[in-house]
Amino acid sequence: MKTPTRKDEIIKTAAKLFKEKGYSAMTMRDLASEMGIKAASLYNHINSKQEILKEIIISLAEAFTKGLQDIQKSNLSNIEKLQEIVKLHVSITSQNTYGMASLNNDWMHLEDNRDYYLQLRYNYENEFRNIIVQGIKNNEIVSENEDVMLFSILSTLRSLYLWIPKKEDLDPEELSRQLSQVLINGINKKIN
Amino acid sequence: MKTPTRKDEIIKTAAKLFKEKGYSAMTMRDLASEMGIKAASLYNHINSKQEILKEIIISLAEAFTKGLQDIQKSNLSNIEKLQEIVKLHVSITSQNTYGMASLNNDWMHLEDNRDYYLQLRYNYENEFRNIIVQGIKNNEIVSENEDVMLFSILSTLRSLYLWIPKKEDLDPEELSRQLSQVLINGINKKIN
DNA sequence: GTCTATAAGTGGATAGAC
DNA sequence: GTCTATCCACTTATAGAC
Repeated sequence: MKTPTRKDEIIKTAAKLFKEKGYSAMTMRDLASEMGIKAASLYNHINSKQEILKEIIISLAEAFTKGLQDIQKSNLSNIEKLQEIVKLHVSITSQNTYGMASLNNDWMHLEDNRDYYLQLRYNYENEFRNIIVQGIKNNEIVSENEDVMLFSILSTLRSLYLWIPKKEDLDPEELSRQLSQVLINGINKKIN
Repeated sequence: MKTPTRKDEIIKTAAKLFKEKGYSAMTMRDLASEMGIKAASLYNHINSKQEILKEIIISLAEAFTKGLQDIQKSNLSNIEKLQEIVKLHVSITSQNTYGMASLNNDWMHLEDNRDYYLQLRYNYENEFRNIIVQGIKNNEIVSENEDVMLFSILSTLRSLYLWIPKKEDLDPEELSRQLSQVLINGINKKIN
């Protein structure tokens, strides 16, 4: 836990404002004002507004890629892998709800790193889909359309940043358990 | 089916660009260029950029409110009501994927109508939660945390606009059935 | 590390001709 | 209904003093 640099503080504050207004609507004056300094002073620590966005998004995207790779290396069943993916999203999102807003909503404003981000996201979705496909083959998962299942689970996990801040009383372990229960076993009482 | 006015065409084109770049990043010059005219000419048909956003978002928010009220008036079981809500989202989103992007991502840029929008959304979520709570009481729905179930289903439905355009081959009826299956019954094969 | 001053460009919107 | 010309507030970013 090294003490955060001024640059770290700027990025953290920017992420908060990006969540509230989006990348384009947040001005460097807004950011400076929130930091208690003038806009020009920001440039002693960062090179551009674009650099801030890149730092926020790429570090998160790489964390998800790394997390999924670790899960793939395990010997878990496919259902258990999905449970680990839920934990991964809850964990990363709990630590950085502001940054997750940018990852979801502002990636299209990336300039130099847009293609790299899209590649990471594309690969992530493919790895995720593979787990579902293998689960179907293995008779662990119902044989519905795999894209509908992928989309459904991933949409919920990607939206966590909107919801976690409102539930500060809930600990990540318990939230992960409940989410896995709902996403994997459904809400229908029927036979259970 | 009345023929669309020039104003309708402008709003439709704006919604498309709002989806690509967001409200703040889309300029009136972008919009005019996409329409094949000059920016100044837009103002012969609309009063402001803000008015365009309001028309897109408020009409959609009111359509959801109306749709849910109709479902509430029915004598369906709570599980069946959830299935109808899935159909409602698939139906509205299929007809206006561009507008749904603004509803989800640009509502914070509403000026005069922001509070009205938030009220509609708040009421919608409460009605939705009530159906889940009644379902739990009636032994139709598992007794997990109702907010986790609400959040999970609603996140998926609100993200449909990102996904429906990529699946033009799938008809709304079939998509609704598959979504209901996944969201309500889960993906776990277990006892089934 | 923060400031003032300012450059250089872009934004939404209006006036008035055709 | 669309155009050209224009207003002016606001944007990111830099230069140089303290």
